Amino acid sequence: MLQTTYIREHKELVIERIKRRNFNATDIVNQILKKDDERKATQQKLDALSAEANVIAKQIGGFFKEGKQEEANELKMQATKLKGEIENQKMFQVDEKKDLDELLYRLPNIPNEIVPQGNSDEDNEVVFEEGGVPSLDENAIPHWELAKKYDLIDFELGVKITGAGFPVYKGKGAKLQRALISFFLDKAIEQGYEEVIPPLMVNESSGIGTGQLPDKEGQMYHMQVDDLYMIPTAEVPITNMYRDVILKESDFPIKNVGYTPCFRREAGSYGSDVRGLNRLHQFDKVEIVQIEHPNNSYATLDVMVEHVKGLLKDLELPYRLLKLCGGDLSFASALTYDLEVFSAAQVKWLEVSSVSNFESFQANRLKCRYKDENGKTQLVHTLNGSALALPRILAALLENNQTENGIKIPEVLIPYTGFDIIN
RNA sequence: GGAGAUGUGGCAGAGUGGUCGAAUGCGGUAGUCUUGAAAACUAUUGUACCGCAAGGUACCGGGGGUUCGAAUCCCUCCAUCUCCGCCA
Repeated sequence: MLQTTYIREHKELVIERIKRRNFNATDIVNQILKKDDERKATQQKLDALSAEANVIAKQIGGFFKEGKQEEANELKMQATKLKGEIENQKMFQVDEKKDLDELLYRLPNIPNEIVPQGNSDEDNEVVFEEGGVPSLDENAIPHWELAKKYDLIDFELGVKITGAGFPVYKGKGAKLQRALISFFLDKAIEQGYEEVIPPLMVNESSGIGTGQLPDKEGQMYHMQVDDLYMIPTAEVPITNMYRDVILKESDFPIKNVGYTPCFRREAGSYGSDVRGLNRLHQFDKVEIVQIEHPNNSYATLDVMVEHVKGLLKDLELPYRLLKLCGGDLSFASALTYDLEVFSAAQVKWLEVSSVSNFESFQANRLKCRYKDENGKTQLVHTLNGSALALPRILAALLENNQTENGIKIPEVLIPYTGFDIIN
């Protein structure tokens, strides 16, 4: 969420910039400022009353020591009266804080100045494209058929065990999956990321910390008995490692990489988008996360994008890089680049990575700060990106590399798979 | 799952109803001294909110309660440790 003081000081900019999301923030911003004024007034009243009560309480203590019962009792009556008022103000304060938070939760992040105006994914800007689109022969088939043909993934078996969207990877399919995970992790570690294996379930505070709660509750699997949520992405547990932490400037940059399965309910998804590996309830992903000094976060974003580009190049997949327009930008992001690979048999681009700078939007909720050179605490910038999401990579690999003799494994993966063809 | 113990500032560790945001030690920072360093000495050293400021308010695992007043008493949740049980 945005900081109230920032909104107050840059009201027009906030409203103007958020318009790029096709979101009119005028109302919310005004309500926020009004509610914050109320909150401040209450705070002042409460502080004054508390100060008074503290003085009286001390006086009573003094009187008791001196044995002046009567004076003490008289003051006690005053104090009791004050106490009532304090309770009232406290209740106001709690309500106002809650109202204010609810308003702040509804206000999306301010897009970076280079984010283009736009309504949907059709308005995203292609900034880079590499690798020729392969032309497959007319017998080429989509990955869900390839998976069946070579017995790599069993979707029906997953349905039996759990339900739709929980595939079973088998044999060379499983090995290939594991090879990709190891390859992605190794490449990130080469770049100085520290590997972590985080919990796959998180508590409510973590969900709030990275912004999945309270809004996107319906997208996560919720274990009600223990009040825990299955992670929709490793971003949640990894970023929350830095919740309520005050860093030193010398700690920057913090770089973590983690492989985890991800669990998403995907309520409301339908149609051909969900076919095969295109959209799953459980899928594997290697995630990179960086905590940066605000001055460096955009340079770091570029480095992260380059890292992901490198992975796709290594895998010899045709890809393109998109700068998301305001309408397609996620709620918490200030700037997001998507990477898509071309799936030759489906003849469409598949999103395989999303790399974002959240600036201080997440940090504000997380309370992740650092001490600047003046010893003042400031919010950090958080960034993350998929490097990479497995299923669609697998889909593209299977489809693009199919030949009469089988599916060719890219050079870089052979040391990990131990085979160079699936047939 | 059962029984018991514990939870205080970066760390260690006092504090069992009032003058405690909290002794003391270590650590950190700045300075004095020194050719330099160490030692010693001096000062400083949590977070958030309100306020132009002076200053005020809140926070002693989380939440709630008792009281004029809570780190201290009560309830509850969480975590850690010890013992027992179960178990990959």
